[in-house]
Amino acid sequence: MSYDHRAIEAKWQDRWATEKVFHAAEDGSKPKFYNLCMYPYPSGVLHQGHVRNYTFGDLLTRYKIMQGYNVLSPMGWDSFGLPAENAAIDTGIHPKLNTENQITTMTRQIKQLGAMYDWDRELASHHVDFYRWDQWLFLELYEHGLAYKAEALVNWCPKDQTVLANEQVIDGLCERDGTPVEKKQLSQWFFRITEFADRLLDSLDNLTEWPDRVRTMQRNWIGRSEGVTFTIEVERGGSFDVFTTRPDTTFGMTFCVLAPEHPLVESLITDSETETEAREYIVAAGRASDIERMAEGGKTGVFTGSFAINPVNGVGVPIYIADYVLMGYGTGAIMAVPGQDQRDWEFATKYGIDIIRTVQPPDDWDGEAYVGDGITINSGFLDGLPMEEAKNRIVDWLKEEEIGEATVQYRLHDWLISRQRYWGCPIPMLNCDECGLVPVPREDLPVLLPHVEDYTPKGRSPLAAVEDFVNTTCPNCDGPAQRETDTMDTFVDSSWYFLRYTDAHNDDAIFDPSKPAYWMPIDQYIGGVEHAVLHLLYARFITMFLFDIGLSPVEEPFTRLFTQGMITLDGAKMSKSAGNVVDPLGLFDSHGADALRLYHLFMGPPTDDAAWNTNGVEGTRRFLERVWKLGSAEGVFVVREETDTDREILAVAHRTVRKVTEDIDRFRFNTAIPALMILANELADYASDEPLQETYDEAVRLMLLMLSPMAPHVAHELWEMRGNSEMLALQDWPTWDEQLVREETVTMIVQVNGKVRDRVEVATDITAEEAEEHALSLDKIRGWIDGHEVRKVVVRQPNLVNIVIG
RNA sequence: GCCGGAGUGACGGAAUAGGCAGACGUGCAGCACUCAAAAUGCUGUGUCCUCAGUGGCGUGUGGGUUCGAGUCCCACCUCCGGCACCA
Repeated sequence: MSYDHRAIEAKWQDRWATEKVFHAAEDGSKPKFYNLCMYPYPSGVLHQGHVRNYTFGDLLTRYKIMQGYNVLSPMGWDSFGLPAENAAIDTGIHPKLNTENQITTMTRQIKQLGAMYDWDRELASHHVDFYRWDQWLFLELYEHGLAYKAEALVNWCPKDQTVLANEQVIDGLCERDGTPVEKKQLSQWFFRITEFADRLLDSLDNLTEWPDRVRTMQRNWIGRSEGVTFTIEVERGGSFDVFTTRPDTTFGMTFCVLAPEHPLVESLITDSETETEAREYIVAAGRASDIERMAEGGKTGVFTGSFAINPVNGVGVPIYIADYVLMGYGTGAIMAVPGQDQRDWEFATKYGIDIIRTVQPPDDWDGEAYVGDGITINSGFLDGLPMEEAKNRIVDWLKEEEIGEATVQYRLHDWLISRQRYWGCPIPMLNCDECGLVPVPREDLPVLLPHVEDYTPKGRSPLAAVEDFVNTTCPNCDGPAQRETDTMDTFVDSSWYFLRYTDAHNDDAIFDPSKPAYWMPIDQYIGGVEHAVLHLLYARFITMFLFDIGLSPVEEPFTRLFTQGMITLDGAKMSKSAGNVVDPLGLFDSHGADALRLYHLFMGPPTDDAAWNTNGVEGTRRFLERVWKLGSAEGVFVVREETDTDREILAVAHRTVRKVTEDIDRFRFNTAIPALMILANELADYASDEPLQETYDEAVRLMLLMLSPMAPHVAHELWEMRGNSEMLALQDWPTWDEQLVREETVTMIVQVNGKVRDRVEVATDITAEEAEEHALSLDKIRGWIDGHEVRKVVVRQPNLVNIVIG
């Protein structure tokens, strides 16, 4: 290898850091650009996903600086969370020590990539000067009625004796040991994100620079559904509410279903002939995992022994308990209309319940439930109406009768933020024997996470065992009180950390609003698509809240979102658990960070998953060797008049500038690299045949400027070697000369009946008449058309002429 | 099941306001340099017709629109991702 990547990379990483090239400060004289990669969990090992992410981010940081923007590109650590605690349980290393060691390691590794950040703004969510503002934020939410405590079913691993976060439950099993997860009722803290459901949904329309896929996923996650809620009386007394989006089918209700957890169930089954069976069913349903509930064998349920009265026609219908109705959605009870609902159809056929069609299916309908639009039948005063009109009519009727009204349901639930875990931010609340729930006064913040030595799961937060922590006095009455021992979901940290970067060391406030007023919104946010819903939705919610209380200047934090694809190897996601990891550190050593960066840019569309092939890194290294040779060689130059060849190589360089600029702006790095490769190849050809020094130097200059954000170490070294005293990173991004870029001639293809039969160089400004005449005069073409009738000639000058013959 | 996205050489992938399919890279083969190897450079590399050519075929499958389709339309197949009994 002709250049020593280890020496060059170390040299320039040091120069960039000591000269603070990437230090960001507010500056009204330049347009700002806030460029952010999602902050990582400090696993201690840099993997290819990080490399890809930070390569894209760093490219953009360097590119935007060269374009004259004042760029903020910070880095920090999502350093609270379960892996550290799990590691502590397994290895006995304290989470704090473990985490800080891993941050040290990863910081070094990120610096080895040559990715540059304003490290002065570094933050870590496990630092008290960060998480105290989590607590402050919690209190703000609490005081605005957006944080509340309620009973909820949580995931419980009976083996580990611990609560699991949703993301730790994989297909109904505990991710740690594969134990089937159970549901347990516990008192939990929530953030009232549902209050923002409509805003979060409507505002998605404005996020035009987000991938449609992510917006669609958020829309589905919020799951807004318009319908009707109405009350159904029970024959033996009592009533329950149901939600439906198809009130037009109410005449087709032939049974009702309550979720097993529905509060009315107890009174319905008491003393009924199916009481024993029903009780057994309820117990079994409570124990069953989600997968078991959905398992094959179809829907299950049990008759309560009670009947409900259909309000539209007074008909009594049986009430069932079935676990296909979820307590967590709508009212936990439904009117079942098997004629128009496939789930109800399946249940009805299994239990021999009547089916009444209330929408006329098409003549050729041979399916089961018909869910499409059609004329209403068997429905009294609704007969003959199409679906929408029937809906409107019945809603009016339900309102007149005062038994129902139009309502909206969401699939989005309030955000459960309690974690019965140690390694997180303590929730700043107290339980006073006299006063009940009491928030910790702001002046008493932070509530410090105490040092704990024993994480052995005992079915409650490890903090509950720390008596010094738990026992305190009530700020209201000075009586004895106990601290909340749950910690917060780490998604709380990540829902506002990007605002903290704008004022990372503020000890008096979460941040001074003037700082985000300058930097926000984030112009470009880059990360994995796995965060499409949770993190990106929570961050939007919290930013909206901070906007409402006057702290954030924007409602939407992320103007432009880019989601990168995964790295795969042998068809599987590259991951430690899949055992197919190609360690980037080894490649830094063997091929250099620049070659690895270029490979990540080159390997495929940034949005797509990309299949790893180490030979590809060989390829980009070879390209850099060629660049090195072009940049460092003592050329054999001649003195002569400028010719077309000289002008052409400059034209190629300028066209490359145009192509690379456009490609970077569209995040098409995988086509920008080939353009540079072609330039290097052409330049090598040019150099081998009596080049002019001035022309050659100019082409190399442009090439190095373009490589600066992509392969910064090699580009900087060559730039310096070529006698430039000012650092490459601080140069202006090159522009192209329109005059030079313009092509004088172009290859015109000539087709006969749509097949290419000849190609010919023509002037770019050739007229249609000239093009046609020229095409028809070509020898090859005449051979094809002689003896045939020319029926038509299609001319798209200067690119193509198509001659249609009979 | 529903909603997205994608099917192009041995491989990663280029090419869409419809106009040269396979850029660039990898791999492979041959040649040069070398005692030899590595490195480097050059040449070739979709496929069929034994060689050639003004040749045939070719972008998941089958149709269609068009002078012209990888690109647009219809039907289908396969793969990937998301949601998953949400009433």
